[in-house]
Amino acid sequence: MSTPHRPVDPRASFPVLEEQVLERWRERDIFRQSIERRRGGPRWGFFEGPPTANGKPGSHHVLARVFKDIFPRYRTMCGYQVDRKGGWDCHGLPVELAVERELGMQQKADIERYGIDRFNARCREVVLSHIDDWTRLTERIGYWVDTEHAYRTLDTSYVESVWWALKTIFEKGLLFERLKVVPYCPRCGTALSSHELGQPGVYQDVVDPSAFVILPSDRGKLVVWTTTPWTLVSNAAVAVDPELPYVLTGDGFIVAEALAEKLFGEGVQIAERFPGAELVGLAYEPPFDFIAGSDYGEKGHTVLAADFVTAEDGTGLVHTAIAFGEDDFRLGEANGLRPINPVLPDGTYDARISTWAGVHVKDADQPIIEDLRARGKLLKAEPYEHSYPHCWRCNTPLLYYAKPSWYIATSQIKDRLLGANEAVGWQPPHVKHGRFGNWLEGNVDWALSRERYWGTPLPVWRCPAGHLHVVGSLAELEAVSGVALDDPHRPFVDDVTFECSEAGCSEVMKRVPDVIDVWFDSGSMPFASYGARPGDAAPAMQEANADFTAHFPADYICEALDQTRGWFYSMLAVSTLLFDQSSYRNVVCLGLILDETGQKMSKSKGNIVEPWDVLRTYGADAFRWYFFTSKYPWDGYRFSLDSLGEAVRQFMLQLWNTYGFYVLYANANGIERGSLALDQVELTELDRWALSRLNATVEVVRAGLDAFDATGSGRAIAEYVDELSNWYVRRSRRRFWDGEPAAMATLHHALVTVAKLLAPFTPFIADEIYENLDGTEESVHLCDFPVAGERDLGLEVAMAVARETVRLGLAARSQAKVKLRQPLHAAVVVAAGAEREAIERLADVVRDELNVRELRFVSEADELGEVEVKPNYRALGPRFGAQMPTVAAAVAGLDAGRVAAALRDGELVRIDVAGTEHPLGADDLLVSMKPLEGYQVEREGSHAVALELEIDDSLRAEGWAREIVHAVQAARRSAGLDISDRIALWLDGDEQLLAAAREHEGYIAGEVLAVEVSHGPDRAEEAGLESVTVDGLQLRIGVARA
RNA sequence: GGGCGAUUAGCUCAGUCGGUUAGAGCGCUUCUCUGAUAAGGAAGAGGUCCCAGGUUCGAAUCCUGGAUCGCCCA
Repeated sequence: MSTPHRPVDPRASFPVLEEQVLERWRERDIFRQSIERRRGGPRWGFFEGPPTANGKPGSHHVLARVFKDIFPRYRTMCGYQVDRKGGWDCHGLPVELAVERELGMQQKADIERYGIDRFNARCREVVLSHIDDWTRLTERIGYWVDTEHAYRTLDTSYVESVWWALKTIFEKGLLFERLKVVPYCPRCGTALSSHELGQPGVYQDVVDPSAFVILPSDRGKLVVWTTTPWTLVSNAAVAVDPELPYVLTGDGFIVAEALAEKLFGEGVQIAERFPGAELVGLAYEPPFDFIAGSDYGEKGHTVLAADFVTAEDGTGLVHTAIAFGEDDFRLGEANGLRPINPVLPDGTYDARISTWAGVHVKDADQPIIEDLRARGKLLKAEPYEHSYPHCWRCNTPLLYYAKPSWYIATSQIKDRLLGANEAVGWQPPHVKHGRFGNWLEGNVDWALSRERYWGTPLPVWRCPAGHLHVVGSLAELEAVSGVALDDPHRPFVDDVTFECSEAGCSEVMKRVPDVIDVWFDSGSMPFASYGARPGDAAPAMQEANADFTAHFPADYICEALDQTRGWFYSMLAVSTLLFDQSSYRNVVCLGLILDETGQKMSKSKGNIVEPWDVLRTYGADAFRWYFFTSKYPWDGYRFSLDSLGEAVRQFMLQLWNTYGFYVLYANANGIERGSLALDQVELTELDRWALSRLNATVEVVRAGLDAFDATGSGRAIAEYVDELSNWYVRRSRRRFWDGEPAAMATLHHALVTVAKLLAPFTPFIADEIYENLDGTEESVHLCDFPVAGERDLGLEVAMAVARETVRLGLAARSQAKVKLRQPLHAAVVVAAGAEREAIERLADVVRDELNVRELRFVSEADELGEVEVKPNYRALGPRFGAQMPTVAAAVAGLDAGRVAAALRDGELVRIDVAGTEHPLGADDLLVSMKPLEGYQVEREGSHAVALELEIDDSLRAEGWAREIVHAVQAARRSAGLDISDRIALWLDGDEQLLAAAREHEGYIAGEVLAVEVSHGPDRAEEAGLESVTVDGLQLRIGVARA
């Protein structure tokens, strides 16, 4: 392909450009092609964690989506087939809550009155409407994922796969029903999920009556403390910490030792002291006798050992009511105590609590306290302020309350979960055995069921005799019931009943009305996204099952850190339950996005950064680049539009200008796309350096992306672009003016390679650059990822030394206040051995940069000034240990000049430490230098550059000539001339300046493209006129297009 | 209350195996360079490396305790 390059607008708008690139991708169908091209290559798997399509996407979603994008793009360019199926999480409470609000519903019963069918239809509508927003954003940020064939958790095939999974788990004996303590709203008649507890305003600081209750026993009077006196009527046991010391007071009370003084005052008498273990098994007299101890079980109304007891507040003895607390319930379970719940669903006591039957439990707190006081069972009662949850709908205080719930016995496969996790690579690594590993260690059974409407229905049917039938597909349901359903959701599925098939039972089986936890939905995506039911050999299932097999497990998933207990867990758990392995091999955890002051972004604070604002202002590449390179993503971000602008200025504009520079001179010199080949030009040292550094960059970028480190890779690219722009191009300008092939070919190759390296990071600008510079493929995203070529390490090191020399030289100039345009005779460089060779090799570059005629070398710093000698702690520390201070003192006492000379000659220096002589070699001492009079010296460590500051007439004239060139260039620019316009130049003014101009006329004319130079007052009126001062001397300049 | 992470210049962040003078970018001041640049270069100002102990010849770095912030859980 051989066509001119499109001119590059240095002020191009990236957002506008990106829209054009997007259009090109659409026209050429690049995303699909990028995958098709790699068909047959090794697979590299990615699973999309489905976002909840509830509400519009925010900046944190952009973060997750660009990280989901970058590694699949990279792997694709490396030759892998990376299928990327999008997905949407459609079910769940957040959707229901939004619809409830929209419809103005006050309580759960309103939904049933409204009709579950209409309610669920509305939920479906709401979810589907948000998916459009998500799809638009997904495309705009350049996240390549197949949204056309995206899976949706509400689809029938998806639900059926989930049913298959539950049936399989049931058949393994791991699905069961039991009581669970849940926060329950007695007014709404429903349990609340943890999500509902997270709603704003749920936790409120309230004052409740707390009671210290006396429970007599053979050992003494146990004192228990509770903040929920209404639960005392169903006291079943008392919990103690067996390790904790307890005391029996002189008055016969038993409490934790640590709390005795707080409860009874400083003068309390201690009669006996013993560990909690001695109390375990002790029977006591319960506060009320509505329910007999034996009703709870053998250990009813006895003291039990527990791990949740503390001596922080209360008494160290904890009142336990099995049905009314999570800890209580677990303790009861461990000790074989039955949860007896004397509270009706409406929040009142049942007939068993004869005294208060029909009274709402919260209204019973005070009467119960009074009753205890009257019977002498109350030590004291006092108000207690604490944070307590309330129903988000009706503001009723919630009760913790045992209700039947369906579980998956994940605790039985805990070891398998831990084993599966061992095989997973975590980024950042500490999550694996930290947050996630600890969470697995403490695994409890998965509470699966929800008493809700918009979700995957629990496929469990039960007959009055308690027989169960778990249905694994709609076909199976039809087979047993004769009912063919299209939509597996409630309420349709609720109406399906069938006869129990259990031998001797012919009762009617009805569905358990619950739906399931949405996390089980999304955790099932590895197979459900294809509608697969692995192991189901039905011919209709073959394709879906093959799809599943081909894509399982994923090599990579990525979500925010809050998914450790969410999707990361449900993916691991579902997959381990069904297939005994993790469904992902690598996972990247992203941190949170905070605003610029470090506050969490929230709508109520108004500190949200809207993704579309960012995209309109800076574009998607800038957004992506910021996320990839500003920080390691798991540390979280302090995000603002300003911080993003910095990323644009620093990196993207620099790249864009370098690219624009190339195109400018390629076009000016008639160099067309595809006409340059590196192997047909004669490369200079600088060219070979640029290419070697490029190869080094390719190595770093590949290694980083292989290890899921986008940050290090991106920063390496930025560093290279900076070197390319601020060193390679700057040093090579003249070669570009002439369109020198080697320079053009080198920069071309470097830019095209950078475009390929950048393709996964900033896919838009990368494609734009590639398209205009090369365009062999229809898009950079169809190219192979660069492979590192050979490096010239010697040259890379040499250049680093040369650049350091230049840096020191420029600093010396700046210190001496000698302008760079003023040439100097010589720079004296301190360097020896390899360093000196390196600088000599690149002497032209150094001379030119420092504007000196000559480069001289001295091999040791002492030739330029006094030296200092310091101990090298790194070498001497291990050798001398505690004697180091003495060593340092001995070194300080040495004659630095002689030491330097001796070391240079390879001799050893001897020091005396505590009467023993020790030889020190060159590695043991650091020789540095002090500045010398007469030269302007800049030094750093053993390295130094000195400038000869004397300026003679010849140097001065040359300096003036350069000043004149500078002034003429400014005049050209202000006259609006094009960089390639030839001019007629006219000069007048101070005779000394004119003399210098005449002396260097050839140089000046060449630099400013003058075809004609004249002096004197003749042509004053015809040209663009400028008047300037050079070294206090007057000069007038006229330029005109020749 | 428990677990995990963070804390370095005004701001955003680096800081390798513990090595004695802790860096960069942005912003500020001064100078400079410019035939691509909104860029680049030089100098200057700017630090209780969160605090306190400990280990060590030597600690931003390792250990312990604490503070603050964030996340997750209870």
